[in-house]
Amino acid sequence: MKNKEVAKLLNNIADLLEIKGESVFRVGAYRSAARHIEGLSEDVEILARAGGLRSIPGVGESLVTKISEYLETGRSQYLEDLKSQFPQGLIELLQVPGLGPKKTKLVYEKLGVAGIEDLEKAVHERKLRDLPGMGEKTEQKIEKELERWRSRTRRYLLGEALPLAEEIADALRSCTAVQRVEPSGSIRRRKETIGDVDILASSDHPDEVITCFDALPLVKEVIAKGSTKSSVLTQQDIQVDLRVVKPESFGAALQYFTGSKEHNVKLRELAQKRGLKINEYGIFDERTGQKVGGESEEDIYRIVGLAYVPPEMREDRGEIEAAERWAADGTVPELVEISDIRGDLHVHTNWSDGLNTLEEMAAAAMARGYSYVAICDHSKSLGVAHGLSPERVLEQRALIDEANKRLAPFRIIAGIELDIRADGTLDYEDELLAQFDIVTVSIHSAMGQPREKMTERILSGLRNPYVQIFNHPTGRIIGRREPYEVDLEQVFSTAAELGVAMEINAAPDRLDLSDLAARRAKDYGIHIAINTDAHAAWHMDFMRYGVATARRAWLQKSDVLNALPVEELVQRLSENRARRLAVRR
DNA sequence: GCCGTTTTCGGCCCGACTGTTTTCAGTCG
Repeated sequence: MKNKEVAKLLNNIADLLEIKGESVFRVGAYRSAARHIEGLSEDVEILARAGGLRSIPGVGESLVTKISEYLETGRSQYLEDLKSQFPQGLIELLQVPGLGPKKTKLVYEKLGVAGIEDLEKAVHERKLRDLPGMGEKTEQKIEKELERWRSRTRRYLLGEALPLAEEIADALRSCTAVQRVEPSGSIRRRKETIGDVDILASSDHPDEVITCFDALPLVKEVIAKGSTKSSVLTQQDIQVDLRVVKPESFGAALQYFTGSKEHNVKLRELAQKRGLKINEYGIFDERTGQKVGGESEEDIYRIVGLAYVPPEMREDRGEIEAAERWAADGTVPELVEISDIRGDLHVHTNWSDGLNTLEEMAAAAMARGYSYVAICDHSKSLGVAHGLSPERVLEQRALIDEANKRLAPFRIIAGIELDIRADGTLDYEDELLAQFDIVTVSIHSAMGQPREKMTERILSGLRNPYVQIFNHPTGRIIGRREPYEVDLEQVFSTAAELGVAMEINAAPDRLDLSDLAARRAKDYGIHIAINTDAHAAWHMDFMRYGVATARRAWLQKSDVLNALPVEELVQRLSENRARRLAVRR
């Protein structure tokens, strides 16, 4: 899958064209195509072979040629030519806040600044302030940004940023001038990583809200403040932006500040076609200039003629077009919600590398309103995690049976997280696997295998008739470990055929499958299990991040395996097993 | 560079803020 690579190619071209001073629309065309290709659920290479590049929105004749050239030869003459005109470091300079294409070009041409280090030197020597259009303030701002740029390369996990945003929102609600507060931006869309935290508030006295915000104990430093907005750094150096609007504009502002930018652009274009104008203050009739809505977010979508689009879908991945159809035929799909989840199908206990006992994990599941939990400890080959020998796992099984007698109607499902070994064989014999209510499989070793070997390894694991769920299918750890090389399309198509479910692992640093991959899995008709992989009771709270990812993948309740009531779940699992065993005989 | 129930040419989302200017360009979200 070279989608990311192609997107990067186009973005690189866009960066250089920008510095070159090309039309913003031409630059925008490259970026728009890049975004669409990155968001594509199918493989761009396969699409290219089928002659279907033209069908990608934003890709016209010229880009088809450039993309095809890149896919065939691994390079682009056009990009090479551009690169030869400018030093590589200029692209890096664009990343510094406050430095756009124009200023980057300026410092390059006037001062020979060709990268971050040159820029630091020029700032240090106070050379920037004498350039046309720049001054002392600009130089100081860049100096400060450079310092921050050095330390701030990482994005934060949703699992870190969302609790922080909620804490701040709660704190602001106790400020008397505040009417409403909502986290907005990418947090509200539940993106897997977050650059900075955006909070929206409504009030008739914005200045009081700003004062209240700047005085919060978790604020370390106020970076910028105006009459309706303020940016601060928290003690952990996360940037938080607060924006305060009038109550009558709250809905429009919430829509606007939730984004994504691409979603909003598309929404506004559509509005414009219908004689309407949307901004953060409301929605207006373009002819009369009269405001026709804006107090609630629902207003905006309804007046433009769309069904309401949940924040998690707002990524310009076809949701606007879909919302148009939904509004027309009244069939708005309801995305899965946390309240739909009936149990967690992947948790650990202290029998392997978990912290809590079996009973404690069951109690934690009950406390969350679940009617079942599947205990899936590690199998024997995962030595580092005290993987269970066949004898021990049978011992645990007996204990589970006993506990179930006491806990009914709550149900502990006896499961296992079984390693698919490097050669594609499974860690237990079939006779043992037959003892489990649910068998889930994972890759925990030899993650560097080449793509074909890894794919074949996974497929052979999935083909075992006892296997029901494939855990964290790509093995990524956000920010730390890339997904292993695997042909997901083949995995999905085999899984669909066999009736094996895929996991969305809800651990905030995994979220694996990702939103895009899960949406692709749904296209194949695959069931998704949203599991926390809890190694401690409190980890079961990660479920919300898994559900968020599922919603970003457009999943509905009916797509989610653990939204089933316990009887239906157990029946489905045993029917699937029986069917597959029958085929094998 | 893309795109089209107003267009195959002439558009392309919208507003705020900052710093530099003296009416605006650049940047950002």
